[in-house]
Amino acid sequence: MLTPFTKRALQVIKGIPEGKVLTYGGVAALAGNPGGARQVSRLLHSMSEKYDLPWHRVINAKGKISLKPSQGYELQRALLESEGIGFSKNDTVDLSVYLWDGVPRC
DNA sequence: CCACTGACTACTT
DNA sequence: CAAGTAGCCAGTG
Repeated sequence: MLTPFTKRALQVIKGIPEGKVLTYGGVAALAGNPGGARQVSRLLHSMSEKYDLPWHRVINAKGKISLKPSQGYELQRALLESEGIGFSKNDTVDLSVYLWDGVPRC
């Protein structure tokens, strides 16, 4: 049985629109557990396929991909770019532009 | 149930 | 700015 936090985190991640990204802490906070950023990483790592999560839309607080090359880094970056998300020359995503507030307009 | 692990974050040096 | 340390919580065995 998963905790309420986990289930909510799944919904949050699945609710991220294309062209937007969220940080681990952001997902955790929206799930009602600020500080549970690490759990989010576990969710993506262990349950992304089972729960059909857009794991590539979740990055670290610095707007960078936490994965290392040959670990999925290139894949995630390619997926993000295909959704219209641009990377800075530092290989970082512009969070001030692409960070999703978790508040769908309307 | 206990211990280990982890795609993190923030603070400190 | 880079590296190290501590705090954080939950899934898996």
